[in-house]
Parts: sequence; C-alpha cells; structure tokens
Amino acid sequence: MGRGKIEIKRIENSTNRQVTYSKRRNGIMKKAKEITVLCDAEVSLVIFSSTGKMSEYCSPNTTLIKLLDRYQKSSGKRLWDAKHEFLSNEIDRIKKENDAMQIELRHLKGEDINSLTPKELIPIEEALENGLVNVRAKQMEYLKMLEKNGRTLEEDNNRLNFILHHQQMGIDNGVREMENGYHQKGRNYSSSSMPLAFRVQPIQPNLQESK
Amino acid sequence: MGRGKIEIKRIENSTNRQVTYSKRRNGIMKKAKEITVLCDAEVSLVIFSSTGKMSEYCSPNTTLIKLLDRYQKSSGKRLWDAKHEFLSNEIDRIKKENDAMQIELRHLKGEDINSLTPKELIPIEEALENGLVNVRAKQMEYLKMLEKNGRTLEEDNNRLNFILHHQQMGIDNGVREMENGYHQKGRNYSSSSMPLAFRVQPIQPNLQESK
DNA sequence: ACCTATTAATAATC
DNA sequence: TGATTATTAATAGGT
Repeated sequence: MGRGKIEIKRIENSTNRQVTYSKRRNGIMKKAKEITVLCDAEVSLVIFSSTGKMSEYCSPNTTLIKLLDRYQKSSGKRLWDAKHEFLSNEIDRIKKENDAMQIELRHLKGEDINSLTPKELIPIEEALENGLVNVRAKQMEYLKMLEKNGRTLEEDNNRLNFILHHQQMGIDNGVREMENGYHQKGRNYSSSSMPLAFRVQPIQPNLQESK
Repeated sequence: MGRGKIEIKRIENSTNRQVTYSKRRNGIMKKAKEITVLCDAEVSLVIFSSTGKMSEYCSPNTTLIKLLDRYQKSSGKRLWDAKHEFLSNEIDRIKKENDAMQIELRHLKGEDINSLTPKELIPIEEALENGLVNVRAKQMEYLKMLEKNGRTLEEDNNRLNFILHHQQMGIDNGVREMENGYHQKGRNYSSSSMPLAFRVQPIQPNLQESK
C-alpha cells in the first residue's frame, strides 16, 4: 500500500526505517483504538522502537495491570507470579524453619512440654545437660583465667614494691647525705599512690568485662 | 476500506461485531509482526474480545516479561514491584528473626560460646538450669504416674487372683461332687493363661509410649 | 511534514 | 466460519 510494494524484511536504510516505524506505529495505534471501539475489545499494546523509545496503548476503562492479571488467568502463564511465587516459597520455607526453631527453643526452656512423651523428653534433657556442661566449662575457664591474672598481678605488685622500697632507701640515703633533712624510707606504696612510672599495666586478659 | 465506509463506534449487531473483531484482530496482528520485522521494533500486543477470548502477540527474541520489565523502566510505572517489595521485606524480617533464634539455640547447646563474655554466659546458664528443672519435673510426673499405674495394676491382679482362686476351688468341688474325677485346685493362673473373661483391662495411662 | 499513486485491509455479500 | 470483491484506508516513496 504505497507507491510500490515492499518486502516484509528489515529496512536497511536507517532513516527510512525510522520513518516507516513512525507511520506504522501510528497505524497500529489507530487500529488498536478502532477495534476497542468497534468491537468492545480490550487491548494492550506496547512498542519499543529500535532506538529504544517506548509507545503504548491501553484501552480505556482498564489498566495494563488489570489486563495482565486477566492475561495470566487466561493463559495460565506466569508473569510476575514467577518471581512472586519464588518469594512466597522462600517465605514459607523460612517460616517453617522458624517454627521448628521456636518449638525447639521453647522445649529447651521447658515450655510447652506437656504435649511431649517421656521418650521425647530424653533428648531434650540430654541437650540441656550438654549445654550446661559446655557453658560451665567456659565459665570455669574464665574463672581460672581471672585467678591466674590476679596471681600475676599480685606477684608483680610484690616485686615492684620490693624494688621501690630499695630504691627509696637509696634515694633517702642520698638526700640525707646531701641535705641531712626530710626522711622518707621504707614506705609501702599502695598501687594507686605509686609513682606513675612504676605502675604495672595489668595484663589484658582478653575478655571484655561488659559491652 | 470495504464495500462501504463505517463509523468508528461500537457495532451493535453482535454477529457483525464478532466478524469484524476476527478480521481486525488478524489485521493488527499482521501489522504488529510487520513492524517488528521492518523496523526492528519490539511489540507486545494483548487483546481480549468482548466474549473474553484472549489473543496475544509478542515479538520474537523476547518475552512478555522482559518487555514489561523494560516497560517499567521506561515508564517509571510500577507493575509488580510493589508486590515484590512487600514480600522481600517480609523475607528480610523473618530471616533476621531466624538468625537470632539460631544464635540463641546454639548458645543454649553450648556452641559458639567463645565469643561470649562471662556476664553473657550467666543468663544462658540460668535458662539451661531452668529448662532442666522443668523437663525433669515433667519426667518425675510421668514416673509417678507410671508407678501409680503399676501399683494399681498389681493390686487388681492380686485381687483377681484371689477371686479366681476361690472360684476355682468352688468349681473343683462341684466337679468332684458331680464326676468324682479330674482334680484342679489351688492353681495360680498367670496373667496370660487366665481365662479371658477374668482378665483386667489395664487402665490406660493417658500417655503414648511412642509415636 | 505533506502528497498521492499504489497496495493492503476489510465491509458487505454470498 | 470461509471465500469473494468492491471499496476504503494505510502507506512508500518522493518533495
């Protein structure tokens, strides 16, 4: 339908292709509108040109979403339901996991155990005993660490006090010799009043007391 | 373009409308195919007739889903993203819940407790002790029930044996008087060889031994 | 964008 | 439905 007949194959001349696209796009749009009016049809038409520009037509009194919902029902094909279904399944899976864990937790806490048989109670009891053993072992470990730490500090303290005592005596002697006045010897420094340079940095016991 | 010109308005004659629909639907489909080939365009066309029958065309090398994804990007309109977003959020929420429970469970089982501080260990220990108390209380309850049940059965058994013994003696005497033959007296029936009519139905102890 | 010769679509009819 | 055909509508190529 034009000055000459054309073969239905890709138009190689890009300008020509663009022009033909415009004309035919309008033509299809018009036809789409016409069929909706003439025949009470519902039409969704989406066209992307080769340059990526989009045009659409959708019959009045409906929306693309409504039409696509209908499309899914009619065709049985999945559109967004494919993704949707995947997500829904994921939710179901995780929820089941969740429920199972919730039940296990409650049982371990001794809740909801009325529905359990004596045989079902046994593994729970074992798990609890086991957990208690592990937790207490860990606590014991910490305790030993603290004790050891304390002992180390005490030893350090004693050693430092000893050194300090002797140094003090030496200084006192020097001072006495120089000024023959003010005495201060044999004093036991408490840790907090000890001159800063002699304080011991406590060995960091790799445990945070609180967070 | 026909034997006569027609107005673009709803065709009232239903047969006519149906015929026109068929023809024009084919026409649009053809046009759609042509523009995809001639102009390298991508087209999605979905038509519902007034009777609800669906027809569709989608350019080759693509799918309706891909086209609709592109549509969303081009138009900025939401088609299915809204639904997805909700589900995705739901998944995230549940997964977090899940992780928290998993950690709690592992801790209760004494796993992964190296990263815990002594202060964090205490509530876990308490929970375990508590759980153990509850579970053992339940077990004790069952035990007592079983014991009580056993005692009841034993008492029943003794009582029945007693009755049986006396009855048997009575029967034996009768038989001796009538036939003056065959003796069987003072026999203690074991539960399984006891005549059926005298057997005790054990009191159902409302607990399933196994599932 | 417009024009128009020509082809394509299709309304009426069978 | 399906085929035919007179007619209108769409559009290819040129300006």
